Amino acid sequence: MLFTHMVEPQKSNRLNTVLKAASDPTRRAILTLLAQQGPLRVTDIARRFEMSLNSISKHIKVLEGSGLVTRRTEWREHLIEVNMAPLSEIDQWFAELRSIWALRLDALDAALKEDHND
Amino acid sequence: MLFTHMVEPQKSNRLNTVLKAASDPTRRAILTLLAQQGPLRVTDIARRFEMSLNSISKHIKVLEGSGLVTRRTEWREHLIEVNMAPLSEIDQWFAELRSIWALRLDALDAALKEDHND
DNA sequence: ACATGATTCACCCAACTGGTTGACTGAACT
DNA sequence: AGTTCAGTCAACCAGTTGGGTGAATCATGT
Repeated sequence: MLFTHMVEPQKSNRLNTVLKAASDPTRRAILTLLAQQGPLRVTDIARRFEMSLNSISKHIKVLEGSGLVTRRTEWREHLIEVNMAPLSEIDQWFAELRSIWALRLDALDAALKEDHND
Repeated sequence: MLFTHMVEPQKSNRLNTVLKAASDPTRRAILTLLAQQGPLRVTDIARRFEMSLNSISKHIKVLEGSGLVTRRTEWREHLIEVNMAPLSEIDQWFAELRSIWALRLDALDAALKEDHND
């Protein structure tokens, strides 16, 4: 059986965007900053980095696309807030992978015991 | 204070490589396959995908570089095995981020209560 | 009306990625 | 000696990514 397209596409896509978003150090730093400072404006975030405002704006859009961050536009200021929920999607995938792995080991163990009993 | 280069570089690099490695669907599928089937040869892995052996070989090298997979070269066959350990690095980062977030909320809560008591 | 401030949009560019093919190495079986 | 099998290396291509600049938008304050 081929492995490509074996997972439910929408779930896999969400995993993809979240992991991709999280796999950039600048974006992780933004998340940390937001976690400890609470909602911030784009400009305030950009000030913390030695990088152009525009680049930060782009990074924020990526984070927003992954759901790791939400935007509350109040008048002309965009308040950016961290959102931990999507992380659990990754947690879940890890758990799944680990359980698959553990299951195989259990089966192996059982087979060995069976063998020994013969 | 600027946020760039605020984290210990080697730890951040490991996080980077692990997250990057995990953020490709083909590579995640390889990990799942290995978790449920146990150690496999490169060719056996490649057979499961509609993709060239070379591409799979490259993906495996990326996974190997992140530590998510180890290689045991027996005679001319390379046995590839999944290794869950690096995942905990990501777990750890999640936990850290969540606790930073929770801490801020607690502080906020305390401040509100203090305010109320005045 | 006009300037200012906060953000995004539209490009541009260099670097990286994911995939391909073809040539290569090294061991094993005729 | 020649062939086959397992796998990597090297070069290449198209698409994406991370960064930058300058103009555009849009609401407020003067």
